[in-house]
Amino acid sequence: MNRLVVIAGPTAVGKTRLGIDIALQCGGEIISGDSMLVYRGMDIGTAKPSLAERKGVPHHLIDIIEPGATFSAVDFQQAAEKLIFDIQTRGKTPIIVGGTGLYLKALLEGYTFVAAESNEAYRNEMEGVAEEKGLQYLYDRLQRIDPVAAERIHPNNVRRVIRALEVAELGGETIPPTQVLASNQLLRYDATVVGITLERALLHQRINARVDSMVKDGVLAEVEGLLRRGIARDSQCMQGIGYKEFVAHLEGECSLAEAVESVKAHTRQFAKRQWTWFKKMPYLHWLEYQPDKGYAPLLESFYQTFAGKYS
RNA sequence: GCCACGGUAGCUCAGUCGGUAGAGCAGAGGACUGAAAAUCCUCGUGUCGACGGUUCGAUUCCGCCCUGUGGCA
Repeated sequence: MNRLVVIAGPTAVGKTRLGIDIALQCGGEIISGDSMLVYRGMDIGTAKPSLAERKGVPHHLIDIIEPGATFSAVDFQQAAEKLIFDIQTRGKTPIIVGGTGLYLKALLEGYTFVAAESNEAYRNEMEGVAEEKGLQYLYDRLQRIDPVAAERIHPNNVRRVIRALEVAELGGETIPPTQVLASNQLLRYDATVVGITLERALLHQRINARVDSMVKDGVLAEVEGLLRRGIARDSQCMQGIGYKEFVAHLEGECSLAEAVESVKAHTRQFAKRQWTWFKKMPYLHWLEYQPDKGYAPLLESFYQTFAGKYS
């Protein structure tokens, strides 16, 4: 049987460590399921595992594009599918470690995306239109051209209104309703999907500590370097938490302390959003990490879940 | 010591020409099919600094006190 392991969970719970330990024990390779680790040169702010931390375990989908480039759920899905096949063919176990809910669902549930590709020029143009004529204007336009999509999208949600328009006006398609698309089932792979979780207050402590050490480790210099290289402030990678806030500070819009606080708050909110994605995966087995009991029980309960699946 | 301006939701503040108050942020929950660490939705009762006075009624006016900031001494 072709094994596939997936480790999900909110940011800063310890996914990286578990993934590497499992890889070492079963001869696995890690595939990152994280939208920000793909960027080269964005290491500190993304808490990218260092080479030392990786302990020789091969990692994929990390450092694959330059900052400023774009990457999407579809890119992830295609790349990950190919990697899973390659790794399994070599007789090893692919281990997906990541916190990007859409990426994981798209891969595991085999999302079929519409053909219409993203078109940056179109998006920029529509953003301009939205600013000039208001969101309602774009929404009205969507209601005329694709009323079904309009019904599911909130008028204030510019991003999705524009994507729906892009699909309709450029691709001549419509995005099928979620009820039709979402199976919430492991249609594509027979995987062991595990989600690490942690008492909220403890996760918040870990987040705060992580952000503080990012500052000590020099995120500021990292962000400054990206800006100096001419990476635009509004580019996709600069929207990452730990980047946009420090850019604001470097541009003199807030103090360092304020930027740090806001990175912490945004990371907390992000963790909450991640939880809501994972709660919707019925096939996911939660592993509760209790720091006072140490790390070993976590590994232990993973193997129980894993054995239950494959024995 | 004097003068000025403040003291209102966890934080920053708005407001009530007297009828017990509302935004942003934070927090909680949720959505999500080619930007997803993005984007968006829902949820706001708090001795309106304390004590007195005027008033049918004060957070709002008056007095006094406490306290913060700035200025003058």
